[in-house]
Amino acid sequence: MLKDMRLEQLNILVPEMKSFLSLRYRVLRNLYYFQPVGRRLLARYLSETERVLRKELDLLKKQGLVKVSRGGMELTPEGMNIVLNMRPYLHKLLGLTDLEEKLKGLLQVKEVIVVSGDMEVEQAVRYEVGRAGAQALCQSLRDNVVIAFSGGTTCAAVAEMMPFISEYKGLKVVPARGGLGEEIHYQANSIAARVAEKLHCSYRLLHLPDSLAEETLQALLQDPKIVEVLEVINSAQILVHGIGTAREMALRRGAGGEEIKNLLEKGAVGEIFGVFFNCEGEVVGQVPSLGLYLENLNTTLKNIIVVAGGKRKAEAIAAILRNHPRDLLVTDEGAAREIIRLCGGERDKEAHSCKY
Amino acid sequence: MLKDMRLEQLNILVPEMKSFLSLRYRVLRNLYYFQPVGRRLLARYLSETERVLRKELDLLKKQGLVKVSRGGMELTPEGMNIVLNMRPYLHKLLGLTDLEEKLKGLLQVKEVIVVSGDMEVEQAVRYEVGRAGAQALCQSLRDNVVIAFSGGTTCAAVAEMMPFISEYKGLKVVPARGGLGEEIHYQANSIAARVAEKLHCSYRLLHLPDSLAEETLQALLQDPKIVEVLEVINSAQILVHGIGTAREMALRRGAGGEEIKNLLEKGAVGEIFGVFFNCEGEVVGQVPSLGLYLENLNTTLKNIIVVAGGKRKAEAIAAILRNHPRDLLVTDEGAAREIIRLCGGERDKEAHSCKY
DNA sequence: AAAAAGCAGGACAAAAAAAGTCCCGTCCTG
DNA sequence: CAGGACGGGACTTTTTTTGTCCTGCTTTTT
Repeated sequence: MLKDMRLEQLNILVPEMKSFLSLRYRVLRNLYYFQPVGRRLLARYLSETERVLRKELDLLKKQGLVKVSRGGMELTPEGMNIVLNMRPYLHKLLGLTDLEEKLKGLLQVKEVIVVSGDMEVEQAVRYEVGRAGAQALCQSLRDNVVIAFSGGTTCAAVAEMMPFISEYKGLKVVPARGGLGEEIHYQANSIAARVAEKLHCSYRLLHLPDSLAEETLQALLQDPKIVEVLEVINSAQILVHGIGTAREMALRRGAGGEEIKNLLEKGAVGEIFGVFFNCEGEVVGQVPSLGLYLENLNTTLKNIIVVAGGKRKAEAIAAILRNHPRDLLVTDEGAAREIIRLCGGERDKEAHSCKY
Repeated sequence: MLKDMRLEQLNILVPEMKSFLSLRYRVLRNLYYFQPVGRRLLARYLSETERVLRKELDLLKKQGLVKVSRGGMELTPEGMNIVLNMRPYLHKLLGLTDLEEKLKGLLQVKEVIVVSGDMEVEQAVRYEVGRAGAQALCQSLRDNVVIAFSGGTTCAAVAEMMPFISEYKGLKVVPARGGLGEEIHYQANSIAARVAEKLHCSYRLLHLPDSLAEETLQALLQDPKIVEVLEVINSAQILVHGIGTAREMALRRGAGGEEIKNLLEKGAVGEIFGVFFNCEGEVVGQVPSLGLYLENLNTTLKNIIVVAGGKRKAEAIAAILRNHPRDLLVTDEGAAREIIRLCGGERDKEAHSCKY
């Protein structure tokens, strides 16, 4: 409490510190994920120009946090130490804790975790969101739990950042929905398999053709194997899902031009595993598929974790989470600030001008 | 401990913070002492150019710490709050605690307090040293204690910053030495009187002519009144004294050109109440006067507080305190860094380039 | 073994920020 | 009512930052 006041005073007296700090931490963070790496490539990762990055790197080298090696630049042990230990400190210093509180007030979520940066600007942020999501997931694991995963790059990041664990018995991982025409690596099936690998547990997959007509669907429901998998899916107690913007998802999931238009005209802004919502949180469309029943989100599921970030997704996140209760939202600063701007109406005076 | 590490990491990651922070705090601090005051005058107090000060003031205004009023600029309540509450925080942040530890190792002092800034550059620093000294003095007060004060601007600052107290009984304040030819306001006699006023206690003064021949001295020692005062002085348990550079003191105390040369040839670098020391801490000269016997510094005196600052005094402080034990040294950053540079031999890599 | 790609760091002009300097109209004080 | 100190505007000069391209080196790929 007292410490917070001091940090706040520091922020008042040296307001430029936030930009410096977040830029430099971003550099270190990217170095952490991609080392060894060169200046140019790093600049791309960070969406910064080569020159400003160079200045920062010179300073970080001078401070002994970064060293050059054959393949490019790397963190020194001190640099590594800072990346790993400073996170919670930055969290308060950059005002992320405040953002979390505001989001809790605006959305129907019990807990919120905001990661600094914007995954649209900086890839590493997706990893950080994934890391935070993975950590949260680990904490809610118990014996004999069924975990459902949706698809998407952010969920894939969660899977990737999961540690290897063999602490629990009887875990089972399943995809939340069948094939939805995404790239193989980001499909719910692949992700479920990857998570199961990390948890050393079993998994069930739901292999469906990409686009399903209504009649095919009915036919598939006759298949006892599929029905069995569906039963497992719908007995899940934990669900981890991402959120997509209606436009991008409709495109990616191969809906024809006509269909997209239709969806958007109905006011679709957000999507989760093939179901489209308008800004009131009402279902306005659905990709024909099989998997989790929406009703179960409020009944059998005990723990729903949402992972989604990036400024562009703010509207979608807000639309869905304002109307549908969730247990945890893991997002990034870009999305968080935009959500607050959209919902709050109150302008975010504190938003610092730097590019996260 | 953990918090310190975080601060250190912050310092590593944003090294320019120190300059920003100390400059801005200096501005606020001067505003605190001199408000309401204009930009030009303030620039003089801070030894900064008008333009840089203006930039800082604009920022501080934007941050709501400073407001303009008829007579110039003033602190807002928030600004006041920061000046008063941030001191201990800055202390760690600017590395003053480290300086204190180093000085303890280099000098024969039990405790050291280093105030940020340099009193040669910024007058307010003298007040801050005075404030710290006054606070320390207050803490060592007990009933029936005799306090001896030397002269000098810094001791005067201690007197000025003393709070009004009537908590103790039987206090008595005396000058450490008789008139040594300083300006009235900074004479030991005036200071003693002022302190007594603050402590609501009695005082005894030692009014002597400015320059004394040896024979006059002997004559004065026959005067029972003077002898009585001397006895009180030499029963003091607490002594607060400043330190002067040999050159300046010799000049100020009206020693003739020849005499000065003589003193300096003997290697005199420092002075305390009329006694000159070389860099080994040996007495090499003395202005004829009456007052505290040097031997008492090690016997009857329980608590000797030294207040002195400014880069130029570093040599004098080091010369005396390396060889004569003291209980507390209150100094400023300018002197502290210079002392470490002089004594340590090890270069002070950490010294930031800003003008304190 | 040759070629391609990625690397750090040098160089330099353009742009932006900071700093130095002078000025003006105003408000208070003596 | 005159003088001085006030904040703030304006302008030039200086310094710093930024964008961009190049060079020679090392590593990886072919």
